Amino acid sequence: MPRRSSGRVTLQDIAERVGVSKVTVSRCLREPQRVSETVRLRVEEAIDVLDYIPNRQAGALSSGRSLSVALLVPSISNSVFSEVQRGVDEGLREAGYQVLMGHTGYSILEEERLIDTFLAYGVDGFVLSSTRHTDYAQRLLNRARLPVVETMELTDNPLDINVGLDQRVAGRAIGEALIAAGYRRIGFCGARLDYRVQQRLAGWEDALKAAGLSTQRCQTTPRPSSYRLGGELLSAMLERWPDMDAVFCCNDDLAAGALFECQRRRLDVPGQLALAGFNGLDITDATWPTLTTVITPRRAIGEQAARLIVERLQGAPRNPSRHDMGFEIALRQST
Amino acid sequence: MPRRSSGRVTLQDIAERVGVSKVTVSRCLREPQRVSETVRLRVEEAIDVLDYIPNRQAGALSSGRSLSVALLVPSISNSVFSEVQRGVDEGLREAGYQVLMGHTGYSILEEERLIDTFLAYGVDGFVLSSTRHTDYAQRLLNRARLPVVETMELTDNPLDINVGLDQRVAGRAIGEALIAAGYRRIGFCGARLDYRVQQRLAGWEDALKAAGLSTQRCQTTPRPSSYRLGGELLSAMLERWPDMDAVFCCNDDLAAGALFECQRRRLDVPGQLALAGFNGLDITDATWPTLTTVITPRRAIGEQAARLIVERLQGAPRNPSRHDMGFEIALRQST
DNA sequence: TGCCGCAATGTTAGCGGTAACGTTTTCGGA
DNA sequence: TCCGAAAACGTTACCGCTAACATTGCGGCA
Repeated sequence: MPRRSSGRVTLQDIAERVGVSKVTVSRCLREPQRVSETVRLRVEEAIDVLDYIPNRQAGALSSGRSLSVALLVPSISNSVFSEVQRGVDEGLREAGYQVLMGHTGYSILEEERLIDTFLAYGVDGFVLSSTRHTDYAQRLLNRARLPVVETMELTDNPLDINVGLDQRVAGRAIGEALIAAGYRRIGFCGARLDYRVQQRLAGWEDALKAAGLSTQRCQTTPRPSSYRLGGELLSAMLERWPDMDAVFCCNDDLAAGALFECQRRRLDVPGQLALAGFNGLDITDATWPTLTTVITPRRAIGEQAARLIVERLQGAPRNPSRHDMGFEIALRQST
Repeated sequence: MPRRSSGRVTLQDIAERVGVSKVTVSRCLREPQRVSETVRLRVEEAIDVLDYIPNRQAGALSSGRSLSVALLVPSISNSVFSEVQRGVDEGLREAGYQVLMGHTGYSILEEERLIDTFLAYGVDGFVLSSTRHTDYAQRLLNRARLPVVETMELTDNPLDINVGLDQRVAGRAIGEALIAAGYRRIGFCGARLDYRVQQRLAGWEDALKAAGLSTQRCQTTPRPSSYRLGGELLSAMLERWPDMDAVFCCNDDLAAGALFECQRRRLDVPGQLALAGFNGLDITDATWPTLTTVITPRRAIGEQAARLIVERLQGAPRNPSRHDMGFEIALRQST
């Protein structure tokens, strides 16, 4: 019994209308210069009239290339990653690839699940937002032999390509900047202690220890970061360490929340307490006072990731590499 | 000449290892209860050992269903839509569908391009973030006969399913709330005048006109919304209309930016100027003073959209419908 | 014993494209 | 005029999976 066709317009329909074989129609789309102009024009007209939309699934199945790349980010509501995504998206789209996005909710198990899913969709490559994965995920990625970019942080053992910045060095740099500004009783507050936050914390400790300062003023929680949490953490810290003169918040959300809490308490920033954040989100440059922060090159990371993965997709050989995109300290009114 | 196989493990490999036909293996995955337990266990073991990952493209091509749904949002950096996405994602994943996300950059032309792209990917349905589309996009959607949910705003002529809230009524409600609170010289500031913002503006005018108040204090710009822009718009308004006693900002970003500008100018909020936003983002409940806003049920919209589209995917007949999800005015410290 | 019905599995024929190779047409130059 | 190569187009055989139908085997019952 013949299978009922989907009803969609196919290459065959175009071919019949024009009076050529479907291979010729296919060529018109993929290598138009190899088809005579007369035929090409008639095919284009037919495509237009019939509203033909190529079936990518069929194409991918046949050619083994789906022209799509998976981008996995921890969270979509966190604007840190939306800049990365923009860079990736733009770079890949230019090269003719479609980005398929997934979010892991900061869970490597969920990442594993998504890698599995997107492999089933036949993506041609992966852009990941971390260097830490489950063993099974690593095995899947290695077996698939696809280009993989791990972004955001740096690692000594990249799966393939690694583009990011040294979170620990950045944490240390902001710590040193606070010390240089004259602060001595510097606290750290962190939420959702993922690997990157832990690195920043380690960097902060490096800086304080190197200066002979105490690293005890450290308040952390596994809860997800938010403005309100920034206020809560700050309150807790002020209670435990009333003498604290500066706080490095592990990200800008917490820093902004802490700032709002200071305003609520009529605590002068930076007069009574200095605040610093991390990432350089828009809000840090909009509040009053503006917030000192570490500006991370998220857009550039995304663009670079796209560039490198496109190279690989176009045939460049696998060659593990690490790209340090650096960072920038923005000293603003809050310190 | 035989085509080189992709090297991936296929159903056939599993079948050979177990000693059954590949259809049986396929059935193990899709309708396990129709396969004997002995065979099923052996198949599952083989799948495990060989790290088999089904090829969804092939499955979709053969069955005509891809088990994926496209979700188009205007912007991924705007957290307004990330809540919607979360709702959609959760609901659809539960039902076994994968969400493919795209962002239109607030452009209906880009939306059209994405609809085309995702049709080529064979998605089984669409969730859109607007009720306004290009003619061609509408034609594509109608011809494809797929379930479509238009979200965020309401329309009298839904393409299929419509889930949202009445932006104009919400704009009017916040205007009325400001009037009820005693304000009389109320301004409006808006950025990126998309359809929804225009509706909110119209609602604001409705309220003011109904109360016999002037609607002249209206500052708008097509530029994209941001915290900084909120400050700039407020500055411009204060210059033009120094007597203004309240401002309804078309969204929370602008409202927060305006608040920061007030702090910079040492303008007391709400003493000298009242501020109201729109959407109910986290930040409105974190600033000092907290911001009055219209809380929109974005998560619920996403969940409802998912529920309805799943119904349709599972066979419910096409039946244009409109679902008003309402809104809530949150009167906070800024008014 | 023979027949029926159902559960378990197999066979066949695609889905809509594309790689690889084959055939025909065109055309310039010896 | 004829040859040969390149341009233009066609044929075939899949990619990996599934719908629809076909077959097999077994237990139960008259």
